[in-house]
Amino acid sequence: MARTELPSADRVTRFRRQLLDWFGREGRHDLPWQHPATPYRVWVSEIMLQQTQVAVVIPYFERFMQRFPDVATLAAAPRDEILALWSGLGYYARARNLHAAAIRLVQDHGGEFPQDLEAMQDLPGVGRSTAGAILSLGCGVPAPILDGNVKRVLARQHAVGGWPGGSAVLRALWELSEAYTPSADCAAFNQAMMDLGAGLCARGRPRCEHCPVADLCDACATGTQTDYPGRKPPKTLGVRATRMLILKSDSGVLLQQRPPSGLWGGLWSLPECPPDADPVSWCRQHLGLDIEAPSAGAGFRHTFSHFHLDIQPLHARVLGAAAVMECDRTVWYNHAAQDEHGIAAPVQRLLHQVLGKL
DNA sequence: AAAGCGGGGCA
DNA sequence: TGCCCAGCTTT
Repeated sequence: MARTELPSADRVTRFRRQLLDWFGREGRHDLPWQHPATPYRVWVSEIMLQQTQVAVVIPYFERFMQRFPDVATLAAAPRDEILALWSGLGYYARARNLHAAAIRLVQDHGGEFPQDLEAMQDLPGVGRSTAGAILSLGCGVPAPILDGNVKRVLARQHAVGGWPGGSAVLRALWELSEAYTPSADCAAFNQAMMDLGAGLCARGRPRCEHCPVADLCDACATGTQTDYPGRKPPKTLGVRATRMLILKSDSGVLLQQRPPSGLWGGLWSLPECPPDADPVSWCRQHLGLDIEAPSAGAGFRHTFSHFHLDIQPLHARVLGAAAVMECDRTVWYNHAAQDEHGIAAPVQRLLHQVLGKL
C-alpha cells in the first residue's frame, strides 16, 4: 500500500470547522447515553455499539441502566443476570468482559474510571478506539477514535485503499484520525465523525450532496466513494450440522448451560445430539432421560462469522419423572423462567415457537 | 448470501 | 505481529 500523506494544516482546520458546524445543526444530540454522558454510561454504550447498530442498542441500553445504574451494581451482579440482559446482542464475550472490567474498576480504581488512555485500555474489552471514546465523550479528555464509521469517513477523505483489517491500512487510518482530532471540542468532533459515518457517509449509498466535507474529500472528487474502504478478502465458510433436542416435560423444555468460554459461552442452550447418534439412546446415556421417539421440526441455517451451522430441531416428550436430573447446569425452561437466562438467538427462536404450545 | 463490526488470544 | 475467533443486523 502506498504511504498515506497526512493532511495540511489548512485542510485539517477546514475539515474540523465544516464538520462541527454541521454537527451543531444536524448531529444526534438525543442519544440515551448522552444524557447524562457519564463515563459509565458512555462505556456501556460503546461496548454495546462495538458490533451493533444504534437502533438495536437503545432498548438494551435502557434496560441495562435500569438494572445496573452504576459500576458498583454491575460489579456485584451475578454474571448470569448480565448475560440474560445481553441475550440477543451477540458477541457474548463483551458481556463477560464488561463484568470483569467492572470488578477491576471497583478493586483497582476505587470504582472510578482512569483518566489516561493506557489505564483505560487495560480494562478487559476496551481497546484503543473504545478507550478514546470513553475518555473524549465521557471524561472530557481529548483522544482520537477509530470505529467503523470513522474508518469509512477517513478512508474516503484520503482515498486510503485496502482492507482496514490489515495492519498497514489500520496504521494509516489511525495517523489520519490523530491528525484531525482536535484537543478543543474533542467530544463534539468525535460524535460528529460517528454521526457522519452512520448517516451521510453510509456504506452503500453515500449522500455526498449533503456532506459538509464533500469539497475536501478525495474519493468524492473522483466519484470513487464506494471503493473505500477496501473489502475484506473473501473466504468460503465451512458448514457444520447439529441436531437440537427439544425435550418437553410437564416442567418445561430442557436447557443446559454451555461452558463459560467459546461459542455461546455461558449461555443456555438446547442439548445437541451428534448427527450419527440415535437420539433415544443418546438421551438415556448423556442425560439419564427416557424419551419417546423424536419427530423432526423444520431445519434452518444459522451463520456465524466463520461457519454455517445447519440446525435440525428434534421434538420429543420425556417419559417418566423428569425432575430428578435437575442440577446446576440444567434447567427446565418455561414461562416463569423466561428472561432470567441468556439464550442465543437461534435457540431463542426455537423456544419461542415451542413455548406457545406448552 | 455476503458484508460489516472492535477487541481478545494465541502462534 | 499476524491470524483466528465471535453472533448478530443490514443489504
